[in-house]
Amino acid sequence: MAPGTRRYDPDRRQRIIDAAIRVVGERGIAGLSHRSAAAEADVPLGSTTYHFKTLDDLLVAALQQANEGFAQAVEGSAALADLDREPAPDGDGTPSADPGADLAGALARLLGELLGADRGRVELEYELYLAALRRPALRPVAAQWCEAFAAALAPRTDPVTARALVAVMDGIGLQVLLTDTAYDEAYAREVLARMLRPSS
Amino acid sequence: MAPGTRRYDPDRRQRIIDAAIRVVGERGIAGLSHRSAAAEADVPLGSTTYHFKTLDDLLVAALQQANEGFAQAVEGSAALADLDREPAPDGDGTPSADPGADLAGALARLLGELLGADRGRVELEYELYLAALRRPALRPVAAQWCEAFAAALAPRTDPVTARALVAVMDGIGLQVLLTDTAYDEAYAREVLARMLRPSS
Amino acid sequence: MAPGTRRYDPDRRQRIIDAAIRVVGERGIAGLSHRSAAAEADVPLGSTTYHFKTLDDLLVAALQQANEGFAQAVEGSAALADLDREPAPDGDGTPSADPGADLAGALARLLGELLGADRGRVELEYELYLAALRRPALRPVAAQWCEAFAAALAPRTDPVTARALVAVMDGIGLQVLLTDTAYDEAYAREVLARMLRPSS
Amino acid sequence: MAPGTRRYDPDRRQRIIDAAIRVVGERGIAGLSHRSAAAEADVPLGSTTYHFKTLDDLLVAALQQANEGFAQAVEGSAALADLDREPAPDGDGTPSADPGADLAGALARLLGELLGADRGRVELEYELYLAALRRPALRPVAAQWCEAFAAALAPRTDPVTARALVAVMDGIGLQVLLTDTAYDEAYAREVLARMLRPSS
DNA sequence: AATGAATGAGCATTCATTCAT
DNA sequence: TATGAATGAATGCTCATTCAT
Repeated sequence: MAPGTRRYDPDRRQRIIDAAIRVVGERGIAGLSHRSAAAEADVPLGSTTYHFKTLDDLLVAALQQANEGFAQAVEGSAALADLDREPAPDGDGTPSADPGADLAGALARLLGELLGADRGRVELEYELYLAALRRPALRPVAAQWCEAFAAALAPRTDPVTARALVAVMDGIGLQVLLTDTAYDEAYAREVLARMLRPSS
Repeated sequence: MAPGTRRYDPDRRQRIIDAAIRVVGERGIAGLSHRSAAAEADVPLGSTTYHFKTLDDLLVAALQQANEGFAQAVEGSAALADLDREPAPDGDGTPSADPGADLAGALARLLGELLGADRGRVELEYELYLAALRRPALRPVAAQWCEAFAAALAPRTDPVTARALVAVMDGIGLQVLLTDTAYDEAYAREVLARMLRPSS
Repeated sequence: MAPGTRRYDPDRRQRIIDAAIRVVGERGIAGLSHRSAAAEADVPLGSTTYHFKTLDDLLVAALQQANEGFAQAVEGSAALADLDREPAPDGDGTPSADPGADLAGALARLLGELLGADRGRVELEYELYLAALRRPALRPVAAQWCEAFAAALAPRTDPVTARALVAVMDGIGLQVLLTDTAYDEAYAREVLARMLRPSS
Repeated sequence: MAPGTRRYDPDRRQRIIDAAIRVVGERGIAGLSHRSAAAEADVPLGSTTYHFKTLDDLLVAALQQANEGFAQAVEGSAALADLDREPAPDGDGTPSADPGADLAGALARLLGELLGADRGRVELEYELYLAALRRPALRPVAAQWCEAFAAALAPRTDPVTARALVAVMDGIGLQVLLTDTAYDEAYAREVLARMLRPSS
């Protein structure tokens, strides 16, 4: 960037967010700084502090955007789409023998897609999500993520179960990421299926 | 501490680790530095770099020890102990109607204890996860914790279910911590109970 | 303030000055910036740089105005007003035994009022002194304040004594502010009274 | 300074203080920063933050040292020394007609010396002194200055008067510095003399 | 006339690590 | 063996000021 030049750069703000997400993806949240974001976005340092008063502001913006991307990935997932296309109850009125099992299978497939797609991507999402542990500013965004996901599942079961499914998927995903274990879709399907049966 | 005095302090190394755990518990991993640990342990800065050549050395030592402490807390938990003391099948030969429900209740209580006891403590544990996400060096520690927990549960169910229980507990705990929601023991009990019924 | 709206705000300049005075009162001269003034006045940053090309322009304007306010406070002070309303020489023609004592009392009360009224306000006045020490541009303002005060006192004594009274009041006020000592009105009265007696 | 070399430099701490005093003398307190002090002392930036955790610490150290220098100047002043050498009360028991006048003269001379000696020096002292207005950390040092000065005068009068004398000298000095007026020793002598006569 | 955006300089502070003692 | 001192890098952040709109 030529020094002294002032660039006309509308969506610079957006580009800084994108850069921040890239930095977090590559170096982790600990690697995100005004400076690293500025360098990645090829903007002067002052530009990042101008658009994001504090680093937390930038982090929140990044998490929010990552969230949206994730939500879209969920909504657009082939796995869930298949469910909807599922053959309607057959003529004789009997619903498919075990509709829960189908949802379990679909979610297991979805989880597999998410985990398998792009390791960096999923790590980024978990990291931003987990960062809320220590940064209260991120909690609302994390909570919103949970709720959005649960809300997407609720129509196919009940709200309580939906929340539990999210917890299970979070837990399984975490174990896969942290223990360097391959994702076992059958196992996930089984576990999710249990979740879908009332215990009483 | 009087300057210039050299203290006879045989377990200084251990005390530095303890201090580091306290610091991580209070300020997070990002808050751990040679300096913060030295201050917390009331030892000179040089002492921390002497005993732990790099900061990562200290971090790993601290997390390992925290892990052990956590494992002990689990093993020694009143909730699990009660289970063991559980009345044997009664005279008429009928086992308790639903032994799984009892385990679910015990685990729900255990989780409540862990979450309720000391916010800093439990945040510390979860932060171990977060850190392992980005630092492969910590993955073995994280994996070990998962396995230890699962192993503790396995005798009361089967290995696969045990692992699932851990995932569920992780997921629920995470949601509580990240969304500032109060822990709902009844909900957890219900969810865990479902986990304990075979889906077939 | 809705973005994009342009407010019809005729005395914005004045409002920025007022805000600047408030900022200096609360945070000191060092705390005055285009930004802090803009925030306090609830105007956009650009507005402050538009009305005051440099920060010094704003500072001088603010201090000048503060000075005027202070002068008015002195002139309108109940303490001095009482003096004027002072009962005329009593019937027997003897003036009050010691008119100087009365002036001393009035000034002591005035000083008490000034010091007690608003810490921020009085700190602001003294900070003008501090600043003038290093910024010759402010000296005239400081000098003007001294002279205005002395001029207000001169009619009740003589010019030389008036100047001395100002010095004494400055010195006492300074000690109160700098040493966190409570203002002792009786002490001030005594000291001022001595000032009012010719030494010869 | 050759990079990479580590200098053995005992009294570096002291040299930083000296440099800070020089910086304040030249550029005012506002011009003092870790960086400016480091540059003036020709030490790396980190060195100033090592020896003085915060900038206030450095400022306090500087003020303290300036104070000491000032106290020495007072104690060693020829003006006060003359007083001590003053002929003892003469044989017939009559003390000198007006001992107060002598003290007043001596103090006026002292003030003249202090003000006249080195403008930068005296500005520095006033600035550090006045800075206590906004920086509570400096208040104790400023208070100590007052007390030390008053204590030095007390033996020659009474404590209350001593304190008043300090106030008067402060006030006069301030006026001289701020209004660009020449110091008028006769005027000061007169004012101080009035201070030395009980008003009753 | 008014202002949002931009930018380079600067600041206090923290830090991991090294080294002389 | 300990440890105080040292140091260069980095960080978050604030700022005065300029400029395009």
